Order: sequence, then C-alpha cells, then structure tokens
Amino acid sequence: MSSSPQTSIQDPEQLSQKSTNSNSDQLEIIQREVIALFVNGVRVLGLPKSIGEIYGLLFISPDPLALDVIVSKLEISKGSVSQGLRFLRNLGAVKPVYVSGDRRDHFIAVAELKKLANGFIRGELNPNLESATLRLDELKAMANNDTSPNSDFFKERIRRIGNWRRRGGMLLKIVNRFLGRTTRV
Amino acid sequence: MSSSPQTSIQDPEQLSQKSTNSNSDQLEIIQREVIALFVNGVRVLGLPKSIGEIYGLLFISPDPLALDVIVSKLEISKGSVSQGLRFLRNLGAVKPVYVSGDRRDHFIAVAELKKLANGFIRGELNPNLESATLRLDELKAMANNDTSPNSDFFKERIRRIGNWRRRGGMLLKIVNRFLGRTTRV
DNA sequence: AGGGTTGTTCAAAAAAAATTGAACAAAATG
DNA sequence: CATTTTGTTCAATTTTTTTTGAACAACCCT
Repeated sequence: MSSSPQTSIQDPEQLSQKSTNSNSDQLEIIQREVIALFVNGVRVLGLPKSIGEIYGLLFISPDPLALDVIVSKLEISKGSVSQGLRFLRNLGAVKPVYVSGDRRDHFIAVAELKKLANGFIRGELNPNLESATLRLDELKAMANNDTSPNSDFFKERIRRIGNWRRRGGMLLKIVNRFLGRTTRV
Repeated sequence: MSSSPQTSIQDPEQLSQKSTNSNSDQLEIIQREVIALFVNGVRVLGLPKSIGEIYGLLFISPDPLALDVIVSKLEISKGSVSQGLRFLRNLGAVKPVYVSGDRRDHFIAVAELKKLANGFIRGELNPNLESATLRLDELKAMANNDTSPNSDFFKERIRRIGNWRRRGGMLLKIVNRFLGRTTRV
C-alpha cells in the first residue's frame, strides 16, 4: 500500500464542530485490517461483531483508549461500546488502566493467550458445562424410573453423554495446562 | 417374490392416515429431554436449534429414521430437516444406513466423540484457521511496508497473532490425540 | 449547589440468522 | 408414460440477536 500520511482528508464532515470523526480518530489501514481479523475471529466463538471490533481496536492501539474515543474511532454507538467493554472486562480480555490527568476510564487489551482462553472457558464454557451436568443428572434419574421397552437403550445413551461431558472437562484442563496453568477448571 | 414389508425393523407407522402426528411419532419424555440437552449443546458450538434437534433425535432413537419421520416427530419443516441432515452428514455426525424394503434414506447418529470432534474441527474450525492464516500473511507484508511511527508496535502485535494461531493449531492436534487419533489436522 | 462530563441502561429499530413451504427435480412404481 | 414418492432448493417469512440512541444516574470540579 502507498504510505499516505495521516493528514489525508477523505471526510468533508470533519470540518463541522461536533464531527463524529476528528482527525486523530482516523484508523490506519493496518489497524482496520487487524480489527477485521478479530471480527472474524470472535464470530467463531459466537460473539457479536462489536466485541471483535472493540477488542481488536484495543489490541492494535499503542495507548489505552477511553470509551468515547473507541466510539468515534469505530463509529459505533456509545451503548454498544459500553456493553462490549463490560463483557470484555468480565471475560478478562480487557482491563482498565489509570491515565494521569484524565477523568475517563481507559482500557487496554489483555494480550496473553492463556488469560484470554481461561476467561472464555470460565465465562462462556463452564456455565454451560455445569447446567448440562445438572440436566444430565435429572435424566439419569428419569431413565432409571423408565419402564419402556427402550429403557436400556436410553440408559446406554445417557451414560454415553456423561462420558462426553467427563472427557470435555478433561480436555479443558489439558488446554489450560498447555497454555500455561493459571486457572482451575 | 414380493418383497414383503414384514421384515421391517420398526413398528408400522402408516396405520393411521397422513396426520402430522400419528401415534408412533409421539416422543417419550426422556427423548424430549435428551433432545433439549442437545439443542443447548449445539448452541455453544454456534449451530442452530434444528441441528441440535435432528442430531438429538437420531441419537436417542433406537432405529434409523427417514427424513419424513424426523419431520413429523420434531414437527419442523421438511426444508429444515433436509438442510440439517446435509449439514450433519457433511460433518460426519450422522450417516445414512440401508433399511431393507424401504425406498427412503434412513439415518443414524454417529455417537463417537472423536468422530464428532474431528468432523467439527475439519468442517467448522479449520476453514476459519486457514482463512485467518492467509489474511495474516497479508498483514505481515503490510506491516513491513509501513512507515508510520507505530510500525514497530504493529509488527509486534501481528507477530503475536501469528503465535496464537500456531498454538491454536497445536491445540487442535492435542485434542485429536486425546480423543483418539483418527484424523489429521 | 449548579453545570459539565462520563458512563449505564433499556426500549425500540435494524440487522442477521433460521425456518418455512411451495415449486421443482429425480427416481421408482405400476 | 403418467403417477406417486422422496428429497432439494431458495425466496419469503419469522425469530433471534445486535445495535442504536435518548434518558438518566453518578461523579467531578469549581
């Protein structure tokens, strides 16, 4: 790509006072591309685009960013950014840092794979595993009271699901160990 | 000789008229519960409800089922079942079996965790990993041509994403090995 | 206290994804 | 070869999810 300086003006709206897009909000092409990569990445995890945009922007920004800066750089709504940051903070994918002389909260991306994975496992995967465990126990009880001719087949199948769950849990532990042991499953 | 239907494994379904819900389409409570469990399960994987219903039904059915039987048992549209079965077949989560004396295709659930996981990795995860790899290479090139003051920072970050990808690939291999080595990543 | 800034919440709008169903194709049947 | 049976396709519809934006709460600073 041609190395065009940041000063190039593409957006005439920039001149008006309350413009959504001041000069310093311009993203570099590389930044845009990295963000696009993250947007795709989070889709695999079943997360919305805005989450990928926010994390991606923070990941590829040299300095901590405040909420309203994220809003104007990404040109998405304040509500989305607020919710997205909360989600990412809960996952431990983003953390607030103090910036002297500025009242606003500033955020940086947590960029250690093991922390990201652990956060995702804890926040998204484990809750599901646990609720499945509960349901499964009810199912076992049901199957034991069952008198249909298929009862034995049902029991075998339910046992098998239990096996899957057990192996799933082990797998999470293995993943943890592989990425550097930080969290317990 | 007349190929008599007496050899059929399952009970006669067509005693009553074409009701959407003949007697034998009734699901047992246990079956409903297992299906609900799978519907929840596939949501974690980012797959639609109907996929979970179809796989769940086959998983908890003692005999192979034909498309229109699935339709009437689950009370969802023929289109959904057709698409769902194709998807599951592509993933290797379901396979057709021959049922003598019946023209229709019949399906059973593939119930080995390692096969399911491998199918999912091959069909859903790997394509994404590969397209990310491509994009990432473009990004590396871009970063090398970059002259902005942040260029070094960008390079470091892009290198880091490359690291993640590498470790992700290794992890898939580990998962494979853990579940019993059947497929190559 | 008053005025400005920062950030959250949530109902409504928009966008995205899944499902339906009717038209169609292919193959078997008679 | 006309009819029935089986299964696919895809435009239209429905459902679900995401995003927006305006109201508001909380805080900060004189």
